[in-house]
Amino acid sequence: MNFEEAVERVPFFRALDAPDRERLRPYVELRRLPRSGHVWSQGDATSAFGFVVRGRVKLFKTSEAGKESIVDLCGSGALLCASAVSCFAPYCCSAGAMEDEVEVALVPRRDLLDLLDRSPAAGRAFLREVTVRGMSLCQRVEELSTGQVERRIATLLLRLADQVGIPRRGEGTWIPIALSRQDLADLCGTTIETAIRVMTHFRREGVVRSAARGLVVTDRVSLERAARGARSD
Amino acid sequence: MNFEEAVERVPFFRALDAPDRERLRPYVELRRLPRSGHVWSQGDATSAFGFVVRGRVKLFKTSEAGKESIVDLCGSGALLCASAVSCFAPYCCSAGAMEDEVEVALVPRRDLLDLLDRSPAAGRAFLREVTVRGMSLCQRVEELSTGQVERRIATLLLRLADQVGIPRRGEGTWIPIALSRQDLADLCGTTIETAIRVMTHFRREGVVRSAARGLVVTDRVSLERAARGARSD
DNA sequence: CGGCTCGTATGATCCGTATCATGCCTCCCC
DNA sequence: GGGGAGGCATGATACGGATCATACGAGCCG
Repeated sequence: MNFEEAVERVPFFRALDAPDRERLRPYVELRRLPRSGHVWSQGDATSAFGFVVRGRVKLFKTSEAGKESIVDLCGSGALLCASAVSCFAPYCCSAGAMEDEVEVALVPRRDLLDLLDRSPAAGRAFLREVTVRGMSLCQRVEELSTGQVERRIATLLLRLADQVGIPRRGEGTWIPIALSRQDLADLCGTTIETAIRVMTHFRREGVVRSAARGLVVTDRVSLERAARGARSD
Repeated sequence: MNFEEAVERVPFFRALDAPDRERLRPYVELRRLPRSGHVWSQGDATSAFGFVVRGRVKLFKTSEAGKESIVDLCGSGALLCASAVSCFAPYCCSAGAMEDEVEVALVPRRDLLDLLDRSPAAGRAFLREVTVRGMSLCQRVEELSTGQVERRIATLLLRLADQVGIPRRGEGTWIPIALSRQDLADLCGTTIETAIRVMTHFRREGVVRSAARGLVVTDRVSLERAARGARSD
């Protein structure tokens, strides 16, 4: 993976004009991570903005008791938790690779902020990335507020299907994210056992199916019903 | 309330240099709201950025079933839910006044974005506002993920005490936000009855006390214990 | 004034889910 | 090959919290 490929995959880089891009190039560090490798950890001092170039990264917080809460999932092109970097605050959450072959691009804070000062186009593009993240978080807050675990998981799966789902001829929508039951639990604020039970239930009802590198939503209507909180039987 | 007073109270306006401020002035609309008046509602088309000038505003989402989830609370100076405005998307949540005498400043999207294009200083200041909001949401996601209601409420009260608390000679920290039990429930993803029971419990233990326009945290140590999930007896 | 609404409060009951325990499978490595 | 780690699965049990019902005080208004 080189800088040119990163530009193709990261909307913010693409939005820069050629001179800006060339000015930024020498400062961009591309880093490859193994599964569950950390881009950074909660509490680290911030020094660089991160963009996902390839693969999927989870942003998560770990409580004192060791419980992990996944704040959000970031796919290729996404800006990672820029808030803390912009504010010169320590990282408010950890960022970890959810699969092998993950690559991220790191841009030192100073160099990126300088660019934003010089280029209004870059400013617009960056603002766009930050605010997309903001809307996503707003959504997450609501998802987590709605009572029942089954509803929360159904809502989550629907959102993922809409955001990153890939239609599969005749059998539904493939969510190409390798989510373990533990990940689902951490995303929905529940325990692994409950997440397993809900997924087992969904599987038996023919609503979702495990697949290589992810899940397939096979019965979207039932999933929507579950997300509204209706009994499925 | 006039534009000068708004400048004093809104950090973003303060961060502008005099010429920028004067250019913006004709476009800023100041609006006064009664208690539970809406700045805008979820789903409305976005046209303006909003800043809280005085009082407190809640950002909330309402589900189809009518359940309200409070996404965040915004005090004076705060930028309201700019993500949707920046993205030209409909408002992702409603914004409503939590008390009487609330005032907000509205700046049409076009005029503010033009300013950001022209002025790097304005860009930096705006980015700061947006990202502060982002960190707050990140925090909220974690708060909502941690099991027990008592913990969630304790964590919330601690955060509010830290963010907006005012020390009171010898009797603790005053949180000057008129939070009804229903608000607490909506903030923590629970029901009003449970919120009442938890608050009753805290009151009996001498941990918090209702006060005029808000709450007083009288035993911070116990509250911290509850936030860690420890039994209080 | 009586009637209304709204916020707070409390009890009874039932269901959902956390918790603990156990088992199976696959993959990996000594 | 045996042993260990990690992911998935399922059962039993106890408890937290949702739900429904009721009540009381304060403020408002025709």
